[in-house]
Amino acid sequence: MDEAAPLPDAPGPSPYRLAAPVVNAVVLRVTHRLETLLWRRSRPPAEDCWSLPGGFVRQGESLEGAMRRHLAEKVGVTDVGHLEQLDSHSADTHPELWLLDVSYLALIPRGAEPRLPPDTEWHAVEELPTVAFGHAGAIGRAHERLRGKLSYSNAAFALAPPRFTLRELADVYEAVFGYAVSPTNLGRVLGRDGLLAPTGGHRRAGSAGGRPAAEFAFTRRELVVSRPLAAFKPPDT
Amino acid sequence: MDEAAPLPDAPGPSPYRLAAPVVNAVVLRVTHRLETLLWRRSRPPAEDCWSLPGGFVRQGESLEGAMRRHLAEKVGVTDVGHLEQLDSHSADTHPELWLLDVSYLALIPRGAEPRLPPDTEWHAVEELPTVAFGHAGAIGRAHERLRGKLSYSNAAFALAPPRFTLRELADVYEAVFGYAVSPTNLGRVLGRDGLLAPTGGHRRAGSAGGRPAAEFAFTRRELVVSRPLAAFKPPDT
DNA sequence: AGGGTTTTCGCCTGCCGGGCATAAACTAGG
DNA sequence: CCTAGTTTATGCCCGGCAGGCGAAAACCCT
Repeated sequence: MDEAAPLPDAPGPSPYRLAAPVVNAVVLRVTHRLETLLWRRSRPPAEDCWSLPGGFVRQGESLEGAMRRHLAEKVGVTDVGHLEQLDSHSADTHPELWLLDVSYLALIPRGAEPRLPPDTEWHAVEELPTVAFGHAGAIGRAHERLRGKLSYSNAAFALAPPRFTLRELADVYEAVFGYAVSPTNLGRVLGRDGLLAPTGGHRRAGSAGGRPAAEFAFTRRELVVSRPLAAFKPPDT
Repeated sequence: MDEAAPLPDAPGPSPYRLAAPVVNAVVLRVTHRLETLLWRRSRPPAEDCWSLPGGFVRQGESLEGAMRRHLAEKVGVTDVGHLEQLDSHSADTHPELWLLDVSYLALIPRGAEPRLPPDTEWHAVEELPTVAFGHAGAIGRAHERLRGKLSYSNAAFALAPPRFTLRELADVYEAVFGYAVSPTNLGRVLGRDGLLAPTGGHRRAGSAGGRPAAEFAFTRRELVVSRPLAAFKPPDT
């Protein structure tokens, strides 16, 4: 990540042309549904179409640094719960400029309400408008990846608020998976792996009554995978 | 992957400099141990050091295409069981040439013996020589990733020969994990998920005798993840 | 005080990973 | 042919975990 790369044998004048590095992100958050951040283009190409937020990488800048800069400068997103590289691909669609596109997945915690500029909006992942540059495929892959991560890691820490009830956490899972998830089992599974712990606090009951819910929080705010290693575990355990 | 990327708002003369896209691969295979392919550099920089095989990307070429081309042209590797992108990073260590380095993980099936040029060699992952450009870190991350994939997918199809006994398959796992794996349980787990099936054939016993082992093969030769979805499964199942 | 609502706790069940003992199948040597 | 040794396959059993269900707890409103 912070290491040097190999230099070519004979860079010189080089028969190879150069590319402009570009980053862009599938930014996901959960409200009552799963939403992604789209940016309405006001200039050609693809004028008046939607696309993923992103932009050029400056020399001397790390790719992740460039991604965070664009999220902060262009769409006002500073509170990123988790940022992860998806894939890179070469895009030579424009004859004058060869682009090398590195895409990211960014997860925004609930409760962080970035002040969006007027040309960016949240859109439900299930009802996307027409998006340019084949970005719809990237959003689909990001959604699929998120589903996987939620089922074998504590990735939900990056989508949930800092403290939450089991019901609220289950709502996050339901928005991503698209079907009902039991708050009871969710708490048991995550708790057994030591990823989730009660804070001791309680919420006041809603206007309809009901027992006050206990407040929980994730024990770690970085990604921890717990499940897959169970398949063939080391002998000492 | 094959889609277009966003074009900048104002490419023009552009205050942004351009980078040379480079690909390189952590090529892994299993003999009696886990090995990776290294390339001895004969020219500066890092002369007489080892590094990962790879090279420049041509314009109009996909990243994966460039990776396969370099594996075939430079190190004679054409039989790649699985090829997957790891991560990309910007490397501006050289003042005259800004590199954008995309690294891959390549798995070579047992039995495929590429004809290596004299400047490339297999090295045990546990006893690496001095490698340049921080590539040692990339090899470590690739190894870690492979461990994860073996435990929740059929990724071993890309390391094992087309047909094999359970003992031989367990040897592959042991070389990657570093500890003993039971052939019996391995066959049961992979068989239950429908990833592994007996071919009906049998091997002749070795010179020391023993019951002839049944021959197995993977049912699919592309990556299938079976385990993680068990955590919170869809309601209809 | 009582009915309605939401959360929490406890019990039960079925499945799966995984260890172990036993049976099966073969080689080599006498 | 028979036996000892070696390797693989099969069946059984145990513990743990996901997950469903019902009962109890705790609260609101009337």
